[in-house]
Amino acid sequence: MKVTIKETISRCRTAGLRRTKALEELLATLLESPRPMTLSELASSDRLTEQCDKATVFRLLQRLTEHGVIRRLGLHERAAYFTLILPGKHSDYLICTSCGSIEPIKAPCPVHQLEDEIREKTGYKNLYHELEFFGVCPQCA
Amino acid sequence: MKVTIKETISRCRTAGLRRTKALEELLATLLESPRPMTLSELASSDRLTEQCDKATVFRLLQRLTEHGVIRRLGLHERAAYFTLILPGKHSDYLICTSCGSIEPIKAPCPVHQLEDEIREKTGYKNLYHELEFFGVCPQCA
DNA sequence: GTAATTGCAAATACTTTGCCACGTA
DNA sequence: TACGTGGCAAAGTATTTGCAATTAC
Repeated sequence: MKVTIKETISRCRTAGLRRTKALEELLATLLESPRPMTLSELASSDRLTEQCDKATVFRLLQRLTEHGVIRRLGLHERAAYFTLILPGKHSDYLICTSCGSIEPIKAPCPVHQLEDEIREKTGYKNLYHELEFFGVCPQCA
Repeated sequence: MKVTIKETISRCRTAGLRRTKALEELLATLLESPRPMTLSELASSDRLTEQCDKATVFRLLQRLTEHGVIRRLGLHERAAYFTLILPGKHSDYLICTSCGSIEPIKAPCPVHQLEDEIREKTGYKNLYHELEFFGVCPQCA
């Protein structure tokens, strides 16, 4: 069953957000998108470009993220991280969304098999993955 | 067995890079770091802050990434992505590092069990994960 | 009516580039 | 010597905030 705009808006209302045109169009855009979108993409999308300012989209995204309606992928500390590639070694990370601490995960990575399948099925070259777990660490909680 | 600075430098030499003080200090810093570091962290780290300019660190990171000595995590298109959280649905992504295309992966996510283990063992709250596969898509290759 | 939301403009933050000097091979 | 590399300064791109005006409830 497909998630409707109506349902999604009502989740927002429950969270205490006001029902504005900008909110509706933003949610509709994200619902229709098969993939995650950036702030810029959203702000310049058909539905939103005429509708509202980029700052508004930014603040909406911010609020929706806080209320757990949407999720921000990839960049959590606004800067890219670099790590040495150690031959034969691979690390996944556990990151605290509150204090920003990052620690490598010791457990064996469960993704390699899927990675092999993807390599075969899609024909992508130089395939690798990133796996990050996010949550609030005991100190912050 | 621990990876040494010597080995790492020699990987760089093989890749055609020159052995400079800045390169050595950058590699040493990354080798000593238990976790990935940002450009700013690196540029202002003990070993590098006196050693060289931020632009130099940037260009070193760029070269090392091109030559496969280090990897850039998280932000690949320099902007954060947003996606709706659909209850009961979770998606992992396959991203082309060349053209930037993003597509959801249909296969079942192999990470949930590990996620449960981490939740129990570490006591992190609101745990979730992001899994992304990066590679060069057939069109770009 | 009141507090949340918005637009516009300006401020930050982080990244990236130009240009010339310098150092490694 | 030649070309990769470095420093400094400036430009580029994305995010974030201040404040007054507006709008949902």
